[in-house]
Amino acid sequence: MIHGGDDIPFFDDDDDPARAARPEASGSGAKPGGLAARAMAARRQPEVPDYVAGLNPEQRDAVETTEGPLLVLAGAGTGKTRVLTTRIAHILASGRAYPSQILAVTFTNKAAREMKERIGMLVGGAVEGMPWLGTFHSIGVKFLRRHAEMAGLRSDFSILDTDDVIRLIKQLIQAEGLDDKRWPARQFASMIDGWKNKGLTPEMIAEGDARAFANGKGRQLYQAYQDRLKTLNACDFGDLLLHPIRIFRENPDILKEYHRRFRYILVDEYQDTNTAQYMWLRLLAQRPDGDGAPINICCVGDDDQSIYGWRGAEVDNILRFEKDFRGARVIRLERNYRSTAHILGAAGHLISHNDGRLGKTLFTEHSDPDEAKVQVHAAWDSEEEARAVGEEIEQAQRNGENLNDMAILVRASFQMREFEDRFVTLGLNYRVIGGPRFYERLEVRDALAYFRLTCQPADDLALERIINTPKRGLGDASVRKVHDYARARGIPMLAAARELSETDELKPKPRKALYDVVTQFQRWQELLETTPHTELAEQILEESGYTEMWQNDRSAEAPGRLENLKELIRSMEGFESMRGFLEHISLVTDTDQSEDMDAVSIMTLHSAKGLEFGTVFLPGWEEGLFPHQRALDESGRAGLEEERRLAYVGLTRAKRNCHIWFVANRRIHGLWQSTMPSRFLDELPEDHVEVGETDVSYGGYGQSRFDRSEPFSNTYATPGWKRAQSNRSDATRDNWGTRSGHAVERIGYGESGPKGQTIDGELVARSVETGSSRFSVGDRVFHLKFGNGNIASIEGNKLTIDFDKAGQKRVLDGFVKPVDSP
DNA sequence: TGTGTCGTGAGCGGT
DNA sequence: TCACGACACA
Repeated sequence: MIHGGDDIPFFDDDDDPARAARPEASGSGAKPGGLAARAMAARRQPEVPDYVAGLNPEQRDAVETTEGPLLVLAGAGTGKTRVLTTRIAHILASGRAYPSQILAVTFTNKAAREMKERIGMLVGGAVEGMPWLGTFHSIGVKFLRRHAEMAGLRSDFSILDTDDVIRLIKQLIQAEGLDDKRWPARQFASMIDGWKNKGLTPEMIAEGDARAFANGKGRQLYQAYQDRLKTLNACDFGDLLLHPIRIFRENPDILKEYHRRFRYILVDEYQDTNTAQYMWLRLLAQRPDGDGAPINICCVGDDDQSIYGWRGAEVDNILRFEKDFRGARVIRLERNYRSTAHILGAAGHLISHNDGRLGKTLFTEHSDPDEAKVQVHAAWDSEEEARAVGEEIEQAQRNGENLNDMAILVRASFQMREFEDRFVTLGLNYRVIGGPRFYERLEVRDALAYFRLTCQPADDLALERIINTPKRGLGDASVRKVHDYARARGIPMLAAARELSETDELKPKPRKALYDVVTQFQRWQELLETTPHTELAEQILEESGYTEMWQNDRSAEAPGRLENLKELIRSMEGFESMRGFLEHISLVTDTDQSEDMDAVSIMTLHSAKGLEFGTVFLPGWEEGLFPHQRALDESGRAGLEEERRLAYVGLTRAKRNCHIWFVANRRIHGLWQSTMPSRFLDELPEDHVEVGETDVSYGGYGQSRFDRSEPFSNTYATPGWKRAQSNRSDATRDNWGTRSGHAVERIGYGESGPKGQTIDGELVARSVETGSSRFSVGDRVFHLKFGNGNIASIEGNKLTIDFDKAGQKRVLDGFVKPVDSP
């Protein structure tokens, strides 16, 4: 029997199905008015419960198919969350399980929060009784705190974030006597992350991988890292899944307890699961032979929206579901409640170019002849693109649309800047989603380090972070001494500092400083049990001189930092203890943006997943940017398909209007480069797309697009489209022409030039550029954007040109043509 | 301990 | 081009 702590409010010991089926008789402590009680009350109503009544037949099927493995393929905007939450409500209300017998996992805290709220709304009341609804990681922590000793940890272990991990690895690399520039800690951190995503411990990694890093010391270094974590009584994110997996494997009795506990398992966004998460789920879902009980696992996801392969997600998990779970049912939700038929038609046709899909076709029952088609626009360069989008937005605003209901979804974050600049000029409100995060700010991390060390005296990383912040005269030399002393004796640095401050190994000044800081931490640790945690937090920042440090700081950021510290303390109020708070923030990195202001959202396509907007702008549909060249280079065909799914995600965010843009010239890494329209544009069906004619003016001179008489034409035969097409054919000559867009071009992107390799193995490519010696200084050349000019200098294939009108620019030599000298 | 200079690298980023 | 980190130096 698993004895949870106080975190399981009720029914913790009630694992008997018979009792579960008639909880009224169980006499266990269902609180009157609690979730379970309400749910049970709902169960007694004979007719179709309200919560099922509003569902369409497929949704209802997904809700009511409670027994056995079930895959719900839920397309964009088909009511996925509704199905998940209603399903849980149904399981509860029909008395099939108690809240504590349902394991429901999501990827993000946001999704978990939303689910809790919505279940609460369905069954009426807070969902305190769902202790096992959370992210993979938060549930992993819960397992691990219970069985920490099985992983060689104490139950108060710390959870390190990426920054801590990199600092730690850097120390290890240096300790190995390796050059930390040749072997960057960041790179090794991401290698470890990759291994952990695949569920690989040091002894399991491939020989080649082990050799690839640190002069063949990869495995040794990974092992050293794990050992170090253990002495620090700490875990990284990967361990939160890996430790439980190992514990379950090595202790069948423990696993069995969880098998008995969890009657129903639900997984959200299954297409995003990585191998480790998959193993974790398999262990929990797969009861041992002979048990006979069905595996009640329900995974919800959409293979077409799998966009996190680069983070370790295995689309294959969802594609394989029916094989993995014998007798699995698959229910498709294809009835879309979000977008117009044109948007769905465009998105559906685009995604049909992918192989390896489970296959779904979204449709809507609400179609209106007035609905706008998806609009494709061309612009001369990114500046004009931003200007034109700004105008569209202002126009929509004049038509009564809310800025809150509009979004610009970019492929890469550098694209955002141009829009921001433009909107600042226009005085148009905007918000950037997914910028620097609250908990990653310097001052917040410093403050957290103080709190961490108070709660967990073995947290050396926290100590190293703040031992000399504010300045106490404890420089590198002193810290090194503490470090070495601690390592030599195998004790935490704080303890080492205490001992050192009592010897005369240090000079009087640092010794006194060390003594003072150690004594302070000792006091705070004692206060931990008696003082309210927000008060203590304030006291720590006050007494340590940390607040004062920023008060004395005259820099522009200082007031904001003090404000953030206040905000941090305020945010602690909702938690029971400092430990509870630390646990929360170590797992939560998202901060909700306020929606007080009416503003256009600017974000990446990745962060747009799950959101919807009335009008969506999708700029930058050019080869090299979208699909991104690196995705193609690194992952070939699979990379292209993931990019296409990303395009699909972008399109399906739109409810009513969707505007796609591509430009003829884009500045990348400071160099102007000609670009070709994205192959994805060719993959949009004509029936659902309109090509807008945009005036492509030279560098912003000449007419504006307001001068256009006919804004849109119904065909691909508009001048803008033709021009785009001819750009493409010029660039690729006879190599282009596969309508399905399988040829890869590297033209005008990156400096690598043609590599003669494609994602299909077809030969590609040639580049417009033909080597670096075609020109010489002084040559007269013509550039499409800047006009005529003379070459001032040449650096490889980069030319610095003094243009007659545009001034000096640096461009790639592929984009200029020689002109006969006058 | 802070500041200037050089070099490098530049896709998406949750837990 | 630009932004960040690492280093040298005062």
